[in-house]
Amino acid sequence: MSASQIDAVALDGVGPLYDQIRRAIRDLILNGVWPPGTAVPPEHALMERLGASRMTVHRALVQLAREGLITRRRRSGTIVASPPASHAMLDILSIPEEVRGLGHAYALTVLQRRDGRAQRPVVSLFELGRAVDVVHLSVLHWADGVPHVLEERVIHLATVPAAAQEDFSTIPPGDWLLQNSLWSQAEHAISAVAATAEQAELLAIAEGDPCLLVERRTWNQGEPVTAVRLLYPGGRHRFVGRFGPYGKV
Amino acid sequence: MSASQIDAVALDGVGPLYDQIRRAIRDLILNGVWPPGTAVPPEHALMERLGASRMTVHRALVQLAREGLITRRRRSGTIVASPPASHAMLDILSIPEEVRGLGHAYALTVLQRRDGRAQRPVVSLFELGRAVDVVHLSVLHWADGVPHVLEERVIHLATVPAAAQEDFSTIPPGDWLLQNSLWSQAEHAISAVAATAEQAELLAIAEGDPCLLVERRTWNQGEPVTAVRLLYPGGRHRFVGRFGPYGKV
DNA sequence: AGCGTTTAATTGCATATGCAATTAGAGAGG
DNA sequence: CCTCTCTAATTGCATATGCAATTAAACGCT
Repeated sequence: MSASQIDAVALDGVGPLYDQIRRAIRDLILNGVWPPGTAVPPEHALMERLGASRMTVHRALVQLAREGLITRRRRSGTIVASPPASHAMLDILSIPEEVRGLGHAYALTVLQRRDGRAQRPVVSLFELGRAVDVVHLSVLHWADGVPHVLEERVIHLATVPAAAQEDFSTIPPGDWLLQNSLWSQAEHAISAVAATAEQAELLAIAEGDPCLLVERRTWNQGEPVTAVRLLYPGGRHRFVGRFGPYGKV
Repeated sequence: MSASQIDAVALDGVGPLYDQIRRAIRDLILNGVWPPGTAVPPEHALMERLGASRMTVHRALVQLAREGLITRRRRSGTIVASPPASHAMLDILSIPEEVRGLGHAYALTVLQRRDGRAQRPVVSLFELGRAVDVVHLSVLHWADGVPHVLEERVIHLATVPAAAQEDFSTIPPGDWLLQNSLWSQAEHAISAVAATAEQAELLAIAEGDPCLLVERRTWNQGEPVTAVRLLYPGGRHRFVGRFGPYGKV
């Protein structure tokens, strides 16, 4: 933990002290100032830096740990946690993991790739005012030789320039992005659509068959990162989640 | 708070004291022993009852408040919170609220009702070994005179006997159940299906059109409460949610 | 170098204390 | 009866203290 890192913790004077500390550290993590794996200063260091008692600092850190943002171990200290790769039904998830979790062998095919200026539909997708450079991919994911899901993806090169050098022949774009980009906000939408003739052929279903369409857009600090449409054959897939009255179980 | 209520708080000796207290009270709430609105004993009373310091009791209660299970107010005390009626995308939700939230007028039609022994498909739906008494309903929900969603529902009479006396002509079964039943666990599944001829006619779409099918099963303490299938015309509906890397935003 | 032992850094937990903020309800006064 | 004031019950917050548990790293021994 360098001096610059601990100096980044700044209180805003609003609300209870423990909550100021909690929010200060939370914001450093959420804004990527302290990326996953970063060592959080030990309690007594924060104590001195912030002029608070150890118990107050402790309270803030315990709460952050409960929220999953940090991991704490006695003696080793506190580090920024890695965001869980996949949550429940609708969070960011890895398609290879999803397929392997079902007990199938995973494979992928890059059907098409176009780099360059985004076309009009992509511009409106991200609600941009102008055309920008993107990578535009179509990928088919297979489970035991059966088409599993058809992915159409756009990656915003201004925020993820490294995407231009990656060919995505072994790692799908979703997984690659989890390792090579940061995101702070995402939006999902689920709907049901009929497969077009082209889609139906790729997914080995009939034209017009119902499909589950998952659309996801991701931003980092307000800048677009990626957008994806995942088309699942309706007959083969369902998303399941379990809940209790007060939230996820 | 009667003596019997405070005596219900029992520690199990496992793990930290504050967490024993937290779990003891949480379980009383989740098991319906302390229904929503019940006064939780004040910190002093729990202190004496449990032989813990006030700060330790406080810590447990603050955490429960953060989890949304209780509501605390100075001087007034602590009461068991009402479970939120609807969460995000996939939690239990009220269809009238959903429709009105979109700015439409809500109406419902009970298409069919059958009370009595559950048919075989219902038995397997709940994974029961035998036929049981149920209410079986088909309800169509309207938004501004346009079919919004088709609901098929089964209510388990052994756990919700009052359902036999309710005609569901003004309040939809989902909303009625939120007020007249307890549930401790639910399972959702989302898939895409093609509308059958009958469904298509009711929803004013074409046969074979893609629909979003939401299936939900609900239990209380392991006993089935209700199961429902909600069929949304695919072209008209999408479920949207927003997330950050560490969870819902 | 390799291996066991000790040390000490760090978090986890519980208690005690004191004061502040909120406000339901009691009491005073009309 | 009504209204205002005051009291006190209850939670909220912060600090100080002490000890326990974990374990990385230093140390010492062969």
